[in-house]
Amino acid sequence: MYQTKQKNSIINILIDNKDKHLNAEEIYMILKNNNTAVSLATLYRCLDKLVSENLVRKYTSTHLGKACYQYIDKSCTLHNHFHLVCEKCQKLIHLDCKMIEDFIEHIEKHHNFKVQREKVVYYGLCEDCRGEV
Amino acid sequence: MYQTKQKNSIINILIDNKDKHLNAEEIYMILKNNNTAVSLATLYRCLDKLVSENLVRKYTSTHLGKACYQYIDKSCTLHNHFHLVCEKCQKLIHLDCKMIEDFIEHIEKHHNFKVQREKVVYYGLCEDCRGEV
DNA sequence: ATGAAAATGAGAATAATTCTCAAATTGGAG
DNA sequence: CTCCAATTTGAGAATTATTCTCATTTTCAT
Repeated sequence: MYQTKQKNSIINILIDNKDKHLNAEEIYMILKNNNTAVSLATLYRCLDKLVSENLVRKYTSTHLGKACYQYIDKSCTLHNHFHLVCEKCQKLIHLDCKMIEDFIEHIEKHHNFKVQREKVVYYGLCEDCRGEV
Repeated sequence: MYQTKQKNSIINILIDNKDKHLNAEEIYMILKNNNTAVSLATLYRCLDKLVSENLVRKYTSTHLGKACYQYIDKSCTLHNHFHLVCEKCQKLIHLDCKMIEDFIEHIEKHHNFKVQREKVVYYGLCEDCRGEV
């Protein structure tokens, strides 16, 4: 509610890293290196608030021990924009695909379940890691 | 590797609760009430092993603080079987739907990403909770 | 029956996150 | 600008799920 420099710093970092999944520790270190250090308590409090305001998305998976956060810019809120996460290299892949939206609409219509689109994440192996193993 | 009564008890509980997502604490309490108590260390160790043997699936989500476990019976490993989880009542819904498999195949073919099908879970609101709010 | 390998239990350790509370900051009202 | 109530912050303690340690027990092939 009140403007504070801590909050602004946190948001700015998330905006600068729109394409990445940053965890709390990484954000904490970036802030520190920027000479805009913020306490962990404040960082978590602020992230929670941003998430509840729908400005930031929070990810957790079985594999990642810690939660990751990402600024939601307009392109990410489009109906046909979703995410893939590589379980090997942890890369985040943005995917624009009309089929997904069709499919989600199918679940909603025919299986009577309202899907939270922002939480749709597919885990697996990306192009690069697929071959290696 | 070795058969033990602890392992058997744990598996049996998971099988008895195929339709549910149980977390470690719940399993622990059921074991206790069955007079087949197992230490938490053993419980977690055993669950991990079952997961790595692909007999049990582990779920984590942003909303659930703790991991949940579920026995994978054959019907769950079919290619067109997936899960929905209601964020309000935490209900687990099994979904057989050909469209999902088509869609996943599309991601694999056209977006070059190997999807881990067992990890596909859609979060949202179920039929019952949808109206309420 | 024996013994090496594996599993167990108790409790300590870890790690991410949340809580507590006193002190500092914010921004609207006067 | 000044004052003040409401909000936010920071430091460190607390919490919580899970993992680790290690001495003891169990398993099962021989």
